Amino acid sequence: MLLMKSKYLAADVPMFAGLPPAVQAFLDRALVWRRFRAGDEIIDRQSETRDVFFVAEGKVRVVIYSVSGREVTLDDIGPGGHFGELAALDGEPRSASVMAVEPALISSLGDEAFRKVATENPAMALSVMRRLATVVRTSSNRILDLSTLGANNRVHAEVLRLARVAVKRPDGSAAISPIPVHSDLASRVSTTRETAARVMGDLSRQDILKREKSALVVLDIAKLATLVEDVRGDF
Amino acid sequence: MLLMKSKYLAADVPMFAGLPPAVQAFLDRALVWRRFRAGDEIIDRQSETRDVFFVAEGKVRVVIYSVSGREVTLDDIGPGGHFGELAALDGEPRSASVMAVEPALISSLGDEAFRKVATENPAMALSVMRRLATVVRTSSNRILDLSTLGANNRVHAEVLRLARVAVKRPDGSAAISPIPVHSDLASRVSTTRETAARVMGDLSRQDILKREKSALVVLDIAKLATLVEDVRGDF
DNA sequence: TATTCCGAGTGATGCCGGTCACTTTCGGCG
DNA sequence: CGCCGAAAGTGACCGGCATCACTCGGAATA
Repeated sequence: MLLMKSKYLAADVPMFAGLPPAVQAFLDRALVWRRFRAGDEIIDRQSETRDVFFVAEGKVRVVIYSVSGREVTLDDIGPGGHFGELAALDGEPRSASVMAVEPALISSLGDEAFRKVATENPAMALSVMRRLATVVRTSSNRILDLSTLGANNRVHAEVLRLARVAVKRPDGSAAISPIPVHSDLASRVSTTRETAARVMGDLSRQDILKREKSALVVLDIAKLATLVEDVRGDF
Repeated sequence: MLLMKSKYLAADVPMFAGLPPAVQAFLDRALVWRRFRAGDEIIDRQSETRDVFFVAEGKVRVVIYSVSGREVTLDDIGPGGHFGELAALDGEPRSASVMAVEPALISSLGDEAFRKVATENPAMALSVMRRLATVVRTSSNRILDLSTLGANNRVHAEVLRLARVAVKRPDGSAAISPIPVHSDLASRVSTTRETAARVMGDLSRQDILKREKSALVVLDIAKLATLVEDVRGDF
């Protein structure tokens, strides 16, 4: 949570990297850098702030809580990503809360400065739009999953997603590391910890999955894929 | 489906209205105007087109189909709205299908032209971003609903949403017109026609709702709101 | 006016998965 | 090395709601 001005610069933020020097200089004056510890809250839902945040190091999580206590994870954002644009763009209250899940170094920018920079620099405008576009795509897919898949198939789908981006081993299996905590998994596909655990157990018993010391190994990605596609059906 | 060039101009599209004359002239050359009949498909999911569409008249519906036959409605777009930006921005395939639900007059723009206009004109950039921002907000809310509410509460929530934008009558009730078809309602909140019908029946029996000749009248908006909030709990 | 369709309304059935309530395992840490 | 809290694993229960299978009304069409 300590301030460390003028140690980090706008050029360190990927999204700003290609901007004209004059704009970067402007940003260097406007950006505020902060460190957060794991667990710290960065944005509180319903708060009236409008700043935009850029993740330089670490990882943050976007969540919505329902008062019934349920926690719905919307997204995880790592280095190079940004969040908080919605409120800055439309002036509405925050739509979700954001917390650091790892120690994080983050810079923030006031909404006016953000709108100015984002609309007056074509390259920047395009990356903001692209980012929003992928968020929309992700959300639509999730809505589709929630609408058409049962809870355990959603867990299948999520493990499959993790496997696809994980490091592949020579034998074709994928090592997911660190091992995702069941309750996080559950929150990401809107089900319960128990259901996630049961599904993972089933997958082990079918030799699709193996839990190792510090990695979750998907032994048979193809078979896992069929489990999902048999129900989803399409494409 | 008839072409009628040079009858409609860029200035007729709200999003282009404030642009410099030179840009509008450019757009007048680039825009292609078309009419669609109700039921016509405008974008097919998975197709490789990248154009952006602007609705001048009529209404279109954004849907995703699962091969199990289930139809998930993502959004309805009316005059002044646009769609198809995702593919134009990120070059990925279409994420959803779009069809006209009313006879519609629509102009389309190639992806390159769109990116050029949208990034080089600050006002345009801002409205594209704003539009994307509201789509993200809507999607997040829907994910939250799907994750925390039961099927009948989702129907309650949807009727409430409709009531809030409907014309209010002197006695405080809201007249929703035209009467939404149950299966459309169901598709918008990801449930079945039968469930929607049962919930609507219950609401009538509780005197919260009344079906008139050509409007659905919500007699007690407050009571309906409590039905939703009792479960959603929050704020 | 008879015919056809599409939307609405409803009962019966079955099962998925959320909830509760434990036990077991694991990874630090004093 | 044993303690403790967090995560994982599992069984039992049962309620919500999707599914199936009809009937009914009303509006358009022949």
